[in-house]
Amino acid sequence: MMMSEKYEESKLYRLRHSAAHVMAQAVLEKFPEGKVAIGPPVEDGFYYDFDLPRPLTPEDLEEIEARMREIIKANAPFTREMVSAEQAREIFNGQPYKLELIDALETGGVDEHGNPVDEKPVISIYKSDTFVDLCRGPHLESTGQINPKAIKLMSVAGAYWRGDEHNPMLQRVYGTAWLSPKDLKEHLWRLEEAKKRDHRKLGRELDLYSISDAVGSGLVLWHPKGAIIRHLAERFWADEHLKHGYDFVYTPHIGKADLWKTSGHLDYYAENMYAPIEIENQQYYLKPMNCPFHIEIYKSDIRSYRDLPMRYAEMGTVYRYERSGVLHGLLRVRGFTQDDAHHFCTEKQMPEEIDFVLSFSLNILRSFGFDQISAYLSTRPEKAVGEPERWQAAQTALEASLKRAELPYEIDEGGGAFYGPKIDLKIKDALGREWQLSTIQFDFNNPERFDMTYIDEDGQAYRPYMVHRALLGSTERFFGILIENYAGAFPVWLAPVQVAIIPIADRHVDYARALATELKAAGLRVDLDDRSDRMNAKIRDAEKQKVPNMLVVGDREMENNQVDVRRRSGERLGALPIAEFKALALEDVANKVVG
RNA sequence: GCCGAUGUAGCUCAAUGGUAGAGCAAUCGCCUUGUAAGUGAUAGGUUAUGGGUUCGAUUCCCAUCAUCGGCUCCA
Repeated sequence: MMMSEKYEESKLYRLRHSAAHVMAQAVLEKFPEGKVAIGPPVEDGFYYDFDLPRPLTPEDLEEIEARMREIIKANAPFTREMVSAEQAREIFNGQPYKLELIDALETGGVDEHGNPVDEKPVISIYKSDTFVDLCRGPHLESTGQINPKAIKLMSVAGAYWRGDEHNPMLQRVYGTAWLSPKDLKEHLWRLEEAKKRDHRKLGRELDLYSISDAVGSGLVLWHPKGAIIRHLAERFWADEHLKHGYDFVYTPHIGKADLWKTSGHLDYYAENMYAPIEIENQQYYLKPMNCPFHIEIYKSDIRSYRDLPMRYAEMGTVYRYERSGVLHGLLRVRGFTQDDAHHFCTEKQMPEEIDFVLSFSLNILRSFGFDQISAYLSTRPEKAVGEPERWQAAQTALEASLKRAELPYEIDEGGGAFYGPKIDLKIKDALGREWQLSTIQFDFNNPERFDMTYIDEDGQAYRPYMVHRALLGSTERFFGILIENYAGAFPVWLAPVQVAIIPIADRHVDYARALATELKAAGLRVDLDDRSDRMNAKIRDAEKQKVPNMLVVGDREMENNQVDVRRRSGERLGALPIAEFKALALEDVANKVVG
């Protein structure tokens, strides 16, 4: 559906906007005393917010959807009218949310959705059938242009008026709308597919991890099969870091209140931190970030320009208080391990250091099978610490690296943190969904706060540049994304079980056992299914567990010292000598083959 | 945290104001099998937790906890 045309100018956008109006009419007919708020198109559909006397039920949605089809059938034209603020107030008398929007429109500076705009907008209304809405448009010519078989109401959820949690909670009805029934069907199929890949479902089915009530919300228990994947990923991660000039450090999980005072966390981040632990009249906090510890290591000695650049890396486990409603499987948790690193360098080294860290990041991401990578460059916000020249130098270096890496990127003007500009890397998964993984951030704040220095050639102390980066983000979140991307069918190098050996009858078990020993000795992770079940059942189980290779062994294989290879794709490689299969499997592992 | 929904066996789900049932999984047999489910039996539950209404609650009500869909938040 993605075309060069801007979404806001597309027919699909107008269609969805119009569908939102049709829905609002249907809802108001059912609840004449209901208040309407706003109803824009969104990705994949539209929504409309209402203030209604009672919560909507799924049955209500069906009824509303049926009524929408009737309104569409009536083929009422959409007509636009310009009105004065006074006229608008009269029309929307009794609709407090609309009146609030009219006031805002009159004052100028925001559009009908409350978003800031430059020019003072004119006030327009759209009418269709019995429904009138304060609306900038555009819309279709008439309701009949909506295909009644290409719309569907999806869900109802709470949403704050104008997105502010201090405002009343409204009921938001989500719908999806498409140009054709086929498009709708495809969209619903994608939703189904996403459901099948949900890491929470697969996490249970493949026995990868769990989250136990007894332990606590947002605290992940890694089961053996999840843990081996994490271990392999971390081992690869560690090897690459050692090869590329990183030093490993290990730091504790708690630190004294003064440390967090110095770093500024207690002033700016306290609401995300766990409550302090008091011991011997000292308060200690669980760490929400690793930086202060790495900085203390830096400061444990006088640093010379000859020592720089320094790269401290750590799989650092941090704890952050997340509000209960935002937790989500592995993707949003309260305790997680960051693949963290801090670079310290001189001004001169800085551009090269950025170049290095970006290309290093890309290599790591690609090794995990993520080839579609794009970037966001976030620049200096209004309120910021650090000298403007440093900001400029850092931004220039970041952008130059992006260009050299030939990465598609967008600039988020003013989107940087107050302490420094950054690059965020996003990957696209197998379903085309985007996930932000890596972040490379300058920090002009902590070097000041901790008074970090290095001695340069001239014998003077200078402030080092500090770059904070995480490539995978957090192991928990990254794991969740990996699960969804591969739908649980991990590349062979990461698969918890790489080979399932399936003897056909009990008399083949000894042969199978010897085979297992041989393959394990070669470094493969092997599971021997010696249950007295039928071969078909064993294959089914191995398939469901997404084991990449299944080796069926019976009389024929025993006779010839062979294995009959079946891939989880269903592909049959037929009977191969053991050595040949072994070489094949090891090659797949070494090449990090996906499939 | 807020709005709404949900919470029954390891998993997926039934059922009822009179103390719960299936399929899969598990366990024990029988079968000895050629590329996605052979077959029989057994065991498994303080119906999330705590209160309340009732002669009686798993069912109705309240609170708490957790999960799900959103909102807000996500250095």
